[in-house]
Amino acid sequence: MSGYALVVFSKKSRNLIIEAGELIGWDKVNPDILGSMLQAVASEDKRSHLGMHYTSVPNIMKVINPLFLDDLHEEFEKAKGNETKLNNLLERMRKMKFMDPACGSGNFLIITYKELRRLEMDIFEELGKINNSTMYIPTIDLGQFYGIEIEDFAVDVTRLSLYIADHQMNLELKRRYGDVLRETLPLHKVGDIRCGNALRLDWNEILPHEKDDEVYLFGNPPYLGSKKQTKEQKEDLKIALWEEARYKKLDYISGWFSKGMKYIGKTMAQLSFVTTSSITQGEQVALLWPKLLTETTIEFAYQPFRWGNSAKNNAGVMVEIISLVSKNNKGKEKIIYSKNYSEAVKNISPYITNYNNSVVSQSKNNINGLPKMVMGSMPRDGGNLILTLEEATELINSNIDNSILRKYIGAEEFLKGRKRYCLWMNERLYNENSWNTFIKDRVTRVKKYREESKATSTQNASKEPWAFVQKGEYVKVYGYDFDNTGHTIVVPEVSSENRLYVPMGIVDSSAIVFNKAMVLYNAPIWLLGILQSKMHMIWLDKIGGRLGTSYNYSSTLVYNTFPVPELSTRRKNEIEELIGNILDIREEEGGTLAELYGSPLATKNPKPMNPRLLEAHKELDKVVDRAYKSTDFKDDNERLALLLNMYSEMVNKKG
DNA sequence: TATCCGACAATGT
DNA sequence: ACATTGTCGGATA
Repeated sequence: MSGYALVVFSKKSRNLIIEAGELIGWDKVNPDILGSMLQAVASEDKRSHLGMHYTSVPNIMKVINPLFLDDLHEEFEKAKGNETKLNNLLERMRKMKFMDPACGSGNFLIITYKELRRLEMDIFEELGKINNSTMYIPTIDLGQFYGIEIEDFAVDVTRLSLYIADHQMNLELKRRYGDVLRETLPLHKVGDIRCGNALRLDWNEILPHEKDDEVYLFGNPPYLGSKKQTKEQKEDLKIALWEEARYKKLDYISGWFSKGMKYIGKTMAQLSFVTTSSITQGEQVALLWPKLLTETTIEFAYQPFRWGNSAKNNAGVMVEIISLVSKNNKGKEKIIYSKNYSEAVKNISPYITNYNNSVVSQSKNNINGLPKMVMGSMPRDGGNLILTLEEATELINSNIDNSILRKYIGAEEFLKGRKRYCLWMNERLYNENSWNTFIKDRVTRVKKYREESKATSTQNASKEPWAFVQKGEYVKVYGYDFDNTGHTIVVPEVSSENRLYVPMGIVDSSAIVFNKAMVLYNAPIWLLGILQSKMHMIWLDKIGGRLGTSYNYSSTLVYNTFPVPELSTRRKNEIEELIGNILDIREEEGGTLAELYGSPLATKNPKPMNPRLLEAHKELDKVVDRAYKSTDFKDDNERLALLLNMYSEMVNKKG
């Protein structure tokens, strides 16, 4: 078949494919493996700026099973023994169309094609039982399969892989029926596999469809965080999204969801994409979903799981699967899938939970008027203002002004007891201490580092290399003089989701908390009690952003939006006493916070939380719960529902 | 001036 | 090999 088929391909792919085909034997060529192999060649070529990520067959099945395959199999089961129904099913399958608008080397299309051909064979087998014939009329055709792909090489691979899949299925047909033969040659026409930028092409032009056509879009479009996109990619998003969209904040894949939404419109078409989980977490939720959900609704979703395929270096990302249908297509139940179970629900929220479509937007100020929470101070120093314990000890022995040497607290220092120090100086303090060659050398290096930075704000800060770029609120509150009379409430920004409570606490005011933790300077202690409560943990869990699976605490999204009821002085005192008790127990029991809180929710190696500490937390939870509701909560869902209600009431009140 | 985020990235078992 | 878990500073508003 090679000489005939390969005319349509570029010389490079042709050679590769002939080589592979001859080597393995054409009838044994597995398009999945071939595709993955060719992709590897493509990425080594560095032709792809986004990298290509081959989707594993189990993950493809997670997308296409609930999208259409389960339904077809169900209809087949019902049609067994009934010739008319079986023929109707074939008729339905003949009309279905599929498009992968980021098809890569075509894995989704190939798997779909093969699954449909197998079902087709099953149907003919059933028909044979009824009318005793071995008649075979081809139903599924390559012309039903469409794709868009930016790499010309991958487009070739897709087309070729579809031919190979066709050939394979023809052989399988022959094995099953013997005397029935479907010829691979002459080659059947494949649907439009278009080489181009999916975010700028008109999908309707590639695969036009009528309102009632059964059309499915699927695939694994590229993900790229807003800060990693090129100018051109941002322009792609601007075009693919809608007019008022905050496109500079959204992940690259949001463009596919937007184009998908527009394509679906009020038609029967349905889409299902594998996506980075970040579009359903944190700040992106309120920017993307209210718009998407004006036209469409989430039909089913697969909760976040770790990306994986057979490739050597797996992408480090959490993905989920989201399916959209037109809002007009009501009636069917929605299903949330996860690794171990599936749940039928009335609605799937933009956070991929069983809830309504309300979203929480970032807020600059706290909606309850609570004290301002800010990010810690950011050095942007290339590590040069930061000192290890050894370096700090050496410096202390060298007669410098010890007030410029501060404890340096981030999440790891706070949670795991890592010990680091930093130089905390203004111009005067630097001049007084620059006789010390160590200090002078470090500051010189900071200057160099900042001058070489890409970011203009960092470059500007090279004029003051002795200080952090962002000193934050700390300088406003404490200045540069050593002072440990105040207290700082510390909330680690990134921390494990496997703990029952994110450990938060207090450090004295001489310590510099850096930008891996959020801080409240000199805030009342009862506020720490509120933040440590189960109520707040649930808010963080559902509303906050994530780094992978871990929590990513943010002030604008989690703290400023957290609804807190009116608290009586008596209640505040009670909370203050209970959080004080927790702080005491931490001290008495000893060990780091990571050790004390363990990781009871980890799947593989769970470690228990200190039982005494757990008891104390439960006592605090009870009292905080009571401030929200006079009777016990049934479960966490009830807690969340109450919080979201309070949130929307507060937002409405403020207009 | 003040972040949220990362087809992550380093560490642990 | 795979599970756990949080640095660092850019790009944006």
